[in-house]
Amino acid sequence: MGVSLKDVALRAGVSAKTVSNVVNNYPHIRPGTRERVQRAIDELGYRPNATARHLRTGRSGIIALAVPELGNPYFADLAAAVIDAAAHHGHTVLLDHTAGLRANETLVSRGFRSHLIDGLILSPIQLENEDLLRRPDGPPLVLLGEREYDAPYDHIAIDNVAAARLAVRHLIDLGRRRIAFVGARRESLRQPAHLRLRGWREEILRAGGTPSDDLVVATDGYDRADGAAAMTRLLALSEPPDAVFAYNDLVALGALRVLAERGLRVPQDVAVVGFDDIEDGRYAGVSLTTVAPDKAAIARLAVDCLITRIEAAPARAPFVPRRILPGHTLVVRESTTGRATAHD
Amino acid sequence: MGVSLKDVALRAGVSAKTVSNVVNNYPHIRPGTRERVQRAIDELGYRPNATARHLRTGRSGIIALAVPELGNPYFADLAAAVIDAAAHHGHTVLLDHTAGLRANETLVSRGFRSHLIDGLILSPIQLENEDLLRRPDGPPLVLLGEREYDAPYDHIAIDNVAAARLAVRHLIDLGRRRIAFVGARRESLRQPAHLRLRGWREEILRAGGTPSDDLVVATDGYDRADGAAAMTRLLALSEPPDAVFAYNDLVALGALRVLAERGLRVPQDVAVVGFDDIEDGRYAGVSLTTVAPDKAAIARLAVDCLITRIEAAPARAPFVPRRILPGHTLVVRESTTGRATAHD
DNA sequence: CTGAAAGCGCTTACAG
DNA sequence: CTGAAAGCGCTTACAG
Repeated sequence: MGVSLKDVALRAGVSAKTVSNVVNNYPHIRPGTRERVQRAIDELGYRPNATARHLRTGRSGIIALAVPELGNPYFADLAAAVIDAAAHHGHTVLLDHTAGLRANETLVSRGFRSHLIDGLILSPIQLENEDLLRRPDGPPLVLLGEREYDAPYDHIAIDNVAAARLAVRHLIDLGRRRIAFVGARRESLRQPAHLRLRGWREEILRAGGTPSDDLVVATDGYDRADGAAAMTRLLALSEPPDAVFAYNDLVALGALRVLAERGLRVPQDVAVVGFDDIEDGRYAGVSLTTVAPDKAAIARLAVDCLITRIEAAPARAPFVPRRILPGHTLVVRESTTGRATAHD
Repeated sequence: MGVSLKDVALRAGVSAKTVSNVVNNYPHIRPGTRERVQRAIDELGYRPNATARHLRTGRSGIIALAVPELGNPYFADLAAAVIDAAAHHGHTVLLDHTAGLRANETLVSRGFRSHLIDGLILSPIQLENEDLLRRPDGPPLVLLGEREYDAPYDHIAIDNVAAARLAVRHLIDLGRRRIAFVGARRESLRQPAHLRLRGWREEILRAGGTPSDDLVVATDGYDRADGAAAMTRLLALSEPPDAVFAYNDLVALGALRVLAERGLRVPQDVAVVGFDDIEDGRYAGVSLTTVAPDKAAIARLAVDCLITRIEAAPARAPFVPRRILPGHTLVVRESTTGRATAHD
C-alpha cells in the first residue's frame, strides 16, 4: 500500500507530471524518459490510485446497473452481459437490485451514490413518470425494458407489442382460441406488462377473436409462484384456456408446474409461451417456447449509449432522448408444438 | 453538482470542520450550531462527496464480491444476500464474475481494483493454493465455497463432506445401490468437487458398498449442459446407475432433462439429488431433492467476517485465519421419493 | 465546543 | 518535451 506518483517521480528523477504522462500514455514523451519512468514504476510496483484520479477528473470509470431481481435469470444474464460490455469500455459495474419497488427505483434514479458513478442504467418496474420528471440533475441515465415514459431519457427496449403479437400469432396458428395472458397488473395503465398485454389484444382482434377479460390474470410479481397461482385460477374457470401467454418465463414455468401437478398435458391440453428465453426454459420437463430478446445487443446498446452520454456531458448540446430497439425472435419448443426438441 | 462542504460552511457561518462534524454525527456540537449547519445543508442540497472522503480516510465503503457465474441462480441468490448484508453495514457491493477461470480469479484476488475496495469476498473454482500464497498485501479477503486452501485467509463454507453424505445416505436409505456422482474434475486432487466426492465415497463405504469409478463422471463445468452430457454417458453404461448425486442443481436439472427425453421415470428408474436448492429445482417437472446450504447465513457470516477484518486492519495483531461453517439441510422432493410435493 | 492548516494522490492549466 | 503550483472535497491532528 502506498506507492504514489511522487515516489515514482523521485526514483525516476522526473516530476510527477511526467510520471502522470507516462501512466496515461500521453504521446509526446522522450523515449529515454518514458523508459526510465516505466522502470521505476515496475520496480516500485506502482499502481495509480483510481480514487484520487476520480476526485481530480470527475470520472470514476464506474457505471451502475439497477435491476429488479438478480434472482431472475433474465436479469442475471443481462447483468453479466452489461458487465462484459462495460469492461470492453474500461468501465466497472456497480450492481443494485431494487426488488421492483418504486421507492428503491426512485432512490436509485435520483442518484443515490451519484458521486461515485459516471452513469446509470435502470430497468424499472414500478417507477412512475413523475418520479422521473422530478429527477434532479445527475449523471446520465439510460432506461431499459418495457415501461414507457414521457421523460427526457434514453430508452432501450425491444418492440414489446410486436414481440407479444408474434407469440400470440404462433398460438393462433396452432389453432388455439382461448389464449390467456398471465402477468397483468391492477394499478395503472402504464403498468409493467402494458405493451405485452396490448400485443395480446391486438393479435387476437386481428385474427377475428374477442379478447376476454376472464383470460387476463393479474399477478403480484413475476416469479414462478405468481405463475403457479395464476394458472390455478385459470384452471378454476368454467371454460379454462387452451393456451397461456405469460409475461415472462418464470411465470410460464410456474404455470407449467401446476399443469404437471394436475396431470394436464402440455401442449395438448394447454400450450404455453413465455418471454425472456432463460436457460431454465430450455431444460424444463416440457421445454418452453418463448420470446427471446437479444440480451447481448440490449446490454451493448445500453452501455454504448450511456458512455456516449457520459463523454458528451461537458458539451451541453440540446438533449434529444434516444429510443433504441434491439431485436427479438420467437424460439419454438415443446410447450407449444409437443415436438421433442433436444435441450440444446 | 458541486455543492461542497465549504459552500455549506460559508452559508452557515462556521468552518468546514464544523460542517464535517455535523455530517458525521460527531456528538459534541452545540445544538444551535448543529441546527444552523443542518439548515444550510438542506437549503443547498449538499451531499458529501464519497470519493473525497475515501481519498482522505482510505475507506470507500465498497466491498467486492467475485462469483463464477451470475447466471447460476445459486450465485445470483448469494449475491443478492451479500448485497443486503453489506447494505446493513452501510457498505456497497461491487460485483465481479470470474467465469470460474483461474486467471480471472487470480486477478481478482490480487486486488484488481484494490484501491477502490475495502475488502473482497471470493468464491473460487479453479484458483490454486499457490495463487493465494503469492497474493501481495492488499485489502482483506474472505473465501467462500467448497475449495480448501492452506493459506492465511478466512473461509466460509458449509461442511461439504457431511452434506454430501447426507444426500447419499438418503439415496441408500431408499434402497439405491448404484449411485453415480456427477461433476468431478480431472485435473487436481484439490479439485472443486473434491469434498462432495469424498462424502459420496465415505457414505457408500459406510453402507458396505463399493464406490465404483465407472459411476464418477467428470464434467467441464457445472451447468445444465454438463449434467445432460454426463447423464447421457451414464445411460450408455452396460449397467447404468439407479441414482445420481450431482455436484449442484444445474447439473442435476440437466440430468433430469435427459432422463425425461429418454422416457425414463424419476425416481422409479433413476433417483436424482442436487445441491444448492435453487428455485428452478422446486418448480422442475419432477421437483428436485437437494442439499440446501443456508445462503442467508453464508452471506451474513461472510460480510460480518470481512467487515471485522476491515475494521481491525490498522491494529496489526497476529492474523489467525477463521474457518466458519454455516448450516445446511436436505430438502426432499419428488426426484427421490416420487411423492408429489406441492411446489411451495 | 470550534477554527486554520495540512494533506490524501492525482491532473490541469500555466510556464518555459 | 518537462516542471512547479494549485486544487478536486474531504478529514485529521493541533491549537485554543
